[in-house]
Amino acid sequence: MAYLDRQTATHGDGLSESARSERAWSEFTASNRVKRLALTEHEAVFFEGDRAERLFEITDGAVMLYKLLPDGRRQVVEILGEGSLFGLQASDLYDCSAETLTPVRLRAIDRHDLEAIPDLLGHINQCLLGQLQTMHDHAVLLGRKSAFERVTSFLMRFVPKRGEVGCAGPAKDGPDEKVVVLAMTRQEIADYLGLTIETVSRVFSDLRRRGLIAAEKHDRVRILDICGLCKLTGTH
Amino acid sequence: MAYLDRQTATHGDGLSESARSERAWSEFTASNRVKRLALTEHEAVFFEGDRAERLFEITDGAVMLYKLLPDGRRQVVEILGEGSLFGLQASDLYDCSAETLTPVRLRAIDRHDLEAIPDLLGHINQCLLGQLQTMHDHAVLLGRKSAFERVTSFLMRFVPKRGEVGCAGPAKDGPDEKVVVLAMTRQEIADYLGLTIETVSRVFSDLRRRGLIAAEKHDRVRILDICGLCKLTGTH
DNA sequence: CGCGATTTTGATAATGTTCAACAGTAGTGG
DNA sequence: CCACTACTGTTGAACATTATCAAAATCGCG
Repeated sequence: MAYLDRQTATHGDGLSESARSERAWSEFTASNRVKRLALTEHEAVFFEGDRAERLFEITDGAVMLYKLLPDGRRQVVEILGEGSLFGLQASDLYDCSAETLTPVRLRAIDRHDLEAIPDLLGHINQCLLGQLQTMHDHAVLLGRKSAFERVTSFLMRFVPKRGEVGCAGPAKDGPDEKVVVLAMTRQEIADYLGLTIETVSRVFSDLRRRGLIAAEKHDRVRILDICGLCKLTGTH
Repeated sequence: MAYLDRQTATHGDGLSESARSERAWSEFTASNRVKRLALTEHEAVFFEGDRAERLFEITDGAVMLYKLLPDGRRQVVEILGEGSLFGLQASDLYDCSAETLTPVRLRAIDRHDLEAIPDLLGHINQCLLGQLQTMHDHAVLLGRKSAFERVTSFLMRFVPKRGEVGCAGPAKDGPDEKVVVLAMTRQEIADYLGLTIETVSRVFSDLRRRGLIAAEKHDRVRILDICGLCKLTGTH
């Protein structure tokens, strides 16, 4: 199952993105200009400022992109799951660093080889549009949402088909639950949400006290009332 | 002169973007499937949720994209200048609203006509990459910067060639000045920076007291010490 | 000049941060 | 298996920054 169901589900126009991607990459894979690599969790893929010679597609797992300020403040700018592209730049240097969150399998391709395969362009476009739209939502979160809304919005990311435009609501029968694997430390979550670890921790505790979530492990949460959580995101 | 020099200057790989754009649009313009429109300031181009049937390129002027939360909170997610594209969506609805900041000239094209002109794809890609990179920087601003850093970063956006990687520094002779036209109300600036109008106003006043800027008009500022301002952005 | 709108300034309140202590968890080695 | 350690996460109290509310000042314009 994809790390971020929502992320990969957003773009859709008839043909599924993964199918489009496969078709686009196929001739490439054959030409063995595509390198495959496997990384464990919390491994760096590249650093901000490195020469951007390759771009990557996530075959499996999750990757975060982050930027650092000179005094050490960090902002995680994107969290990417299966099917997402990263490392493609407008300039010739990476504008942010990339690090795995989980064990990850990647396909890498030299940026110069890109021009040879115009087929990929459409797929890349679709990917970038999805990422841009996600960034818009994230800007709203960072610029206008409270700590509570940020954390609950973050949790709702992991619940596919809920909190979207035409949300079906909870199933009539049975509880409105889901177990969610965050695969991120408190520090990473805080840096993604523009908060401190303490604030993130406090919100989690509060949600637990209110009976909206239950802790399975530190990075594993059981959401007990998806609808209730959704109402706290500020989006609805 | 472009509204946002920085914005349009970022992407560059040999051929200038405006030249690439011209070439890409040329056959299109001829086919008169391109509609041109001119708008005055503070006119809506489209609203979030409208069917995304057309995309736009800014020939001249500036446009902002924003999103609203149901309780009325607003986040301006992008500010776009000459040469920028907007209105292209992954899904079939606009994910945010678009409004002009200045008088604007646009080229509009039906999204279905896009597929007919693969030439445009490369240009669109380059545009999207630039926008995504700008969003990364903006996420850092929203997630990790203080009110002071946000406002000073905002002002530095309008000073081309300064505050970049290889900043030349001030010219040896003469003052390190520049008059900047914001073309935005305090409310718009606040909504872009994730602050309130009062906080924005206070920071401006403080910068004035410190002798870093001088007010020409409300939306017109003379930066008196570009280097000094740059040091307050948190980026350097 | 005078009206309405925007901006600025001031006082107070709220939210989130910081700093510090404590608790839980996993990993290591006797 | 348990004690020890290091790390991550939690909780509390004081503090800082920014928001909120209210009022005054300024600007644009007829």
